[in-house]
Amino acid sequence: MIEPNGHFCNDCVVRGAAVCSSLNATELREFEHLGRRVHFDSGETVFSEEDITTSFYNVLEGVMRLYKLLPDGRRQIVGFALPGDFLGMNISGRHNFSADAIGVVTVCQFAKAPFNRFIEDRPLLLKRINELAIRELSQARDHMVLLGRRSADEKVATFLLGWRERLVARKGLSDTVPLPMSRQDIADYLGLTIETVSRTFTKLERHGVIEIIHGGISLLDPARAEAMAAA
Amino acid sequence: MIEPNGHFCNDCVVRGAAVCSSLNATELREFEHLGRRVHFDSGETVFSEEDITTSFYNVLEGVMRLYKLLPDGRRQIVGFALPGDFLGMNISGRHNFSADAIGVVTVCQFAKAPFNRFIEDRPLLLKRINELAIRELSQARDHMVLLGRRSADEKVATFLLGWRERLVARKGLSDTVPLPMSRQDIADYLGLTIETVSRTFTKLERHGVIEIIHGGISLLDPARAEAMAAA
DNA sequence: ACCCAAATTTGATCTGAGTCAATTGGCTTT
DNA sequence: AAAGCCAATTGACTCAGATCAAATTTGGGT
Repeated sequence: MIEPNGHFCNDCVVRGAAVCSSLNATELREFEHLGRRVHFDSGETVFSEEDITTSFYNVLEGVMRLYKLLPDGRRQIVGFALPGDFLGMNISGRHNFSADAIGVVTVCQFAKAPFNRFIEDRPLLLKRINELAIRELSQARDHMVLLGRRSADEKVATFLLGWRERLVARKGLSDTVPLPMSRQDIADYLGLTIETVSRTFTKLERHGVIEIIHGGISLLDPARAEAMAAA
Repeated sequence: MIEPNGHFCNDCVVRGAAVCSSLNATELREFEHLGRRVHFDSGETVFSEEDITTSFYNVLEGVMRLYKLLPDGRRQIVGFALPGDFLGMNISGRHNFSADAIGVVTVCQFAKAPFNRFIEDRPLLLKRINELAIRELSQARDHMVLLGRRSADEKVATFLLGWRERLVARKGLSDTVPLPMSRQDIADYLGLTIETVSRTFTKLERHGVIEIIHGGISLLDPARAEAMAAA
């Protein structure tokens, strides 16, 4: 669902953190016309793997799950996108993962061709996009280590601390960690089953490391969580 | 070990495939002075995780393993680098993985500062670097699916086919697949143990899918390998 | 060609996480 | 407030892959 363009980049919640932080006031005014705000309801798919890429997306509000499916239905969540994240870049001309809204999401959508044309003579914007890609690549490698070499306990503890850490940048540090995604989402992100995630949460709670609360957890003993995560 | 600069980009084996493919003849002549060829013997470390980044590297010859270690010594290989691959980009100013030579390796080494200065006013080079990063990101996501959601049999079959595929681009299609890396390297790449990798190789051979030969395998039944990989 | 050290394979056993199967708990609808 | 529904939890059992322990093969150096 597209809303009429009654928005301005200057008021944008992610201005400064996002891809557009590399633009000056003049450029921003031109850039403004390229993007339009689009809302998605909980569970809606923003784009699917193998779809031809027609747009890029800048997340403004909400959380998205980014995932790949195997032919038999097994799912691997390759990341969660938060406000400021930029989605849709690829070489093949097709998306290489799918993206769903977890809860209500607002994105700034850019048609591919005009966006690419805009980049053409803005090396600073390209540089910014490159930085974001390199940062993501580093995160992807960290996640490979988690998937390939960590135990279930370590995976869950690492996830909770990492998720909290990501929220710090946007909402400030807090021991209350909202988890908008389902247990199944967490399992598919960590390469575990839903039962193992649930059992591990319960175990962490029994040991006084976390308290399971509605819609998230409360981190009671960050030090012990760190110890579990580090191995 | 550094050799005196008796080389020219125009003769370079990876010219065309590598990062420098985006440069014209004039630029290339200037670029030439930035890089120097460096050789590494088998097993030598080119750079280590957490080292401050002082150089970027363009692989010219040989194979490298790129890996991360956990404090207790567990290792995850995040990729193998082949000629044409560009290494060393990061945001933090420190390498986020280590890189060793597997067999003899030649790289084209660029000091970070002059390279970054050279990029500054060459948006096409930046664009090329960005493309490489985005391609790697896509590969990283594919590998996450493998690590998180595939069985040992699928992992090994997928690895053999994927490795063969990468060699196609450089050496042409062949059913003889050289495997310069050790079984331990393969295990650490696939999130398995060396024993499981070895058993799976043996199993594939027993089923007539591959033949284990000196320094690699021969792919006897690509179709069946594909079937195993796809699940 | 021979020796030693390392890499690989093979075998036996164990276990962490998966699978299968109920419950339980929270929300929404009526 | 009862019923229905889906997500999450819990329990019992299984199994794929890990671990532990030998062989066996390979390769490099003399």
